[in-house]
Amino acid sequence: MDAEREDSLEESFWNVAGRLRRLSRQTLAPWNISPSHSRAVGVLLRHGEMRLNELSEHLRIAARSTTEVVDALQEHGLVARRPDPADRRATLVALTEHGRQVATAIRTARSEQGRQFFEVLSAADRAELARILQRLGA
Amino acid sequence: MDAEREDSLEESFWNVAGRLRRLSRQTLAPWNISPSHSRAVGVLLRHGEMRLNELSEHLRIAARSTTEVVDALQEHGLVARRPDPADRRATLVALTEHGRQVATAIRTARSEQGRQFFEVLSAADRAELARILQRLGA
DNA sequence: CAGGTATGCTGAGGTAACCTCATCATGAGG
DNA sequence: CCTCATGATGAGGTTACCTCAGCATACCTG
Repeated sequence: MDAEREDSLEESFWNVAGRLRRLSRQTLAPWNISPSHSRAVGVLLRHGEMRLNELSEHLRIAARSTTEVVDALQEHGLVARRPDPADRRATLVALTEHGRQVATAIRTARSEQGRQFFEVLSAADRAELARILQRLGA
Repeated sequence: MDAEREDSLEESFWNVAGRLRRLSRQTLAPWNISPSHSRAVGVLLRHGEMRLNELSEHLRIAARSTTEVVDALQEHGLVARRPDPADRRATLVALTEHGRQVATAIRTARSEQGRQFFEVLSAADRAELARILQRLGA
């Protein structure tokens, strides 16, 4: 029932990652959207309309997989495709008005969720953690 | 091509998690074993023979899924099943001799990999990180 | 000790989130 | 033009999970 004893840094890290992942799942529940779809709308909210290709790079997934993600989001009315006027091979994706609202709400909820999760730390510890993670993420 | 700009703690955290995950994949490559299978042999190395049931709890997955993991490990000759003498419904799983060797080698490699990953930090920062992660993992 | 309930495993079948490879249209350079 | 590169997608596969049913065995209770 309980988790493994964690001793190494890496194990502690994955332990925290698991807690954070479960929390995120709960946060997303009200919108009935999967983590991977939420990542996609997040990118579109941040960067605006872009080619599928470009979206793949932001999400670090294969172009073919991006097609599927966009298909699903389109079915849910969150995004719309249109041909790229500058290149007739390419397709642009953008959030619909509904998609923009959902994406904004999710961003707010997730940011609040993150705030709460890290609230058990002192401000100093949060700063330390941010600094250390920056270093490890390079 | 590059990742998203990370600003919040949570985003930095996932960024590091991604790097660590990619590194782990490389570390496991020589044994041609999947992450989930490696977790299972890790548990068996640590705790020894146990019921499938118990293994499920350690891995935090459904019992049915454990059956599949054990099937695969058995096909690869890494584990063996035997009936539980104390309960004829239950089945015990244990590492084979080969499995024990592989599990040990993997543990060593992963520990070395973790050491290298966190080596960019000073000893003091590693201690800080360990302390903070403990706190977040509670 | 019969009768019902709980437990341990597994068959059947499903899902999410990825992947590669092949194909087709279009674009760009020599 | 002709070749090669690029953008999207169809077809089909993989990993790592899941639930639900069913069967055998164990345990409890009257």
